[in-house]
Amino acid sequence: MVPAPHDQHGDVRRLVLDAAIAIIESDGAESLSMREVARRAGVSHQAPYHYFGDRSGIFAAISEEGFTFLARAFRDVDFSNTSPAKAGFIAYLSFARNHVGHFRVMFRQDICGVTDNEGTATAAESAFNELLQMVARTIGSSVDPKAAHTFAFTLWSQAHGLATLVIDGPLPQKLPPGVSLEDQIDEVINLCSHMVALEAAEMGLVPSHS
Amino acid sequence: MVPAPHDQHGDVRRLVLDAAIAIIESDGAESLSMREVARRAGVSHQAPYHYFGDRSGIFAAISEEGFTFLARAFRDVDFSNTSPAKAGFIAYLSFARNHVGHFRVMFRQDICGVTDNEGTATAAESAFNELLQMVARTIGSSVDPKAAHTFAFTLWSQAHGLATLVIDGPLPQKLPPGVSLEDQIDEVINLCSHMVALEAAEMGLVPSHS
DNA sequence: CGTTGTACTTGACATTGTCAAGTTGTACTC
DNA sequence: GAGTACAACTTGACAATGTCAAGTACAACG
Repeated sequence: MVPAPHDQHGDVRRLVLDAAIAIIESDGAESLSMREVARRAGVSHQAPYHYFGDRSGIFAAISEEGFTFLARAFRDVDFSNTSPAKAGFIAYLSFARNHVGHFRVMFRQDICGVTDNEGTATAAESAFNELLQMVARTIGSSVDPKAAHTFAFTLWSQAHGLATLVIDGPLPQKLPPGVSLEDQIDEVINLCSHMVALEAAEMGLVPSHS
Repeated sequence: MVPAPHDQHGDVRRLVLDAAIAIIESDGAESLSMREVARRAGVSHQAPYHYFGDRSGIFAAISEEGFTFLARAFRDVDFSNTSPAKAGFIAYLSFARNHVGHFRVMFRQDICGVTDNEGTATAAESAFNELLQMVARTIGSSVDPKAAHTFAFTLWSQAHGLATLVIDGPLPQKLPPGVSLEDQIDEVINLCSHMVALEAAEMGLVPSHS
């Protein structure tokens, strides 16, 4: 095969990564083949190994990038128009839907191991810290850290469950007649946010909002 | 290879299925190899194909069994000591943890396609109906079906998110110091249940409970 | 000029999913 | 009871995959 001319350094790594993300997005993580990735990137079947070591290395790199994106998405949330919780739910879900390839990999300990890879671990850490800040906006920053953690896990669970059921799960197939997926998602997010607001109000820390 | 003597009809199908579930439980769904399954079941590498057609057929069968178990778990919930929502959360999570192999497959449209397989689809349907009944216990049966659906999806999202974050996700690695996984799970479930109870109470349909 | 390192490539091997074509036993008809 | 049909497998083959090993080309440095 004629080696393709690469404009700049690091080009191949990006090409490989993007090809992998595209494959995962369209066919799922199990369908990712190193050789197909290499083919799409226009390189030899061993080039990806040079950058990522092995198959799980590619997943780890995608995961790291995903957590970086997620942290940024949290950081860029505009809280001016809605409650922090609702804004967070919306941000999480649109992150997941806009980066399906990343999302499908990030939370899969079995294929990428967040803890195995240093970069992935710190990226995940910073995303989680952004989440904790969002929690502080919701229930105040004076509650004890354990309670804040529980609140964070709860919000995360809610958002994560919705996202996975929408993206890979059977939720889109189980819509009640006459309800669009988008409407259903909106309603679930509204209900979740409302529950969170009630809880926060009961904790006496935030005036009932939204 | 000497063919193993099988006691009764249908033996092999069960052996194959159990071997597959065990592999998925320990190594994840992507690590499932038809040949390894056959090897563990003590049959030729093509025997599984006789029963399941292809790799996705085995996932569909596991998924079907999983939804059947889930429906039964919902049906057997004891509502006498806790709120319906909390009992449901607990049931969902213990189902997921006791049947990790099934759980890892059931909600993965990409590898088994709930809608593709008739048996899987009806099993999933009956599990969802049990969920709707649980919702009726929580918010009453007089609310309009769309709202009930939204409530069901919301509860499902919450429980599902927690389960996936616990089983495959990074939650066990992110516990605050001095808190055990079990305690953390309990607290998240309590918080979720409490939010649901507040919501139900506000809907004016159920006296504030738990 | 020689060495070292990076960024790849080609080649090889065991393993995989799956198609095709047997083989064996049981059931059921004629 | 011979013949046929079908279920429940088996063995064999093939292309494709992940990955190890061993090149090759080329820049930077001494």
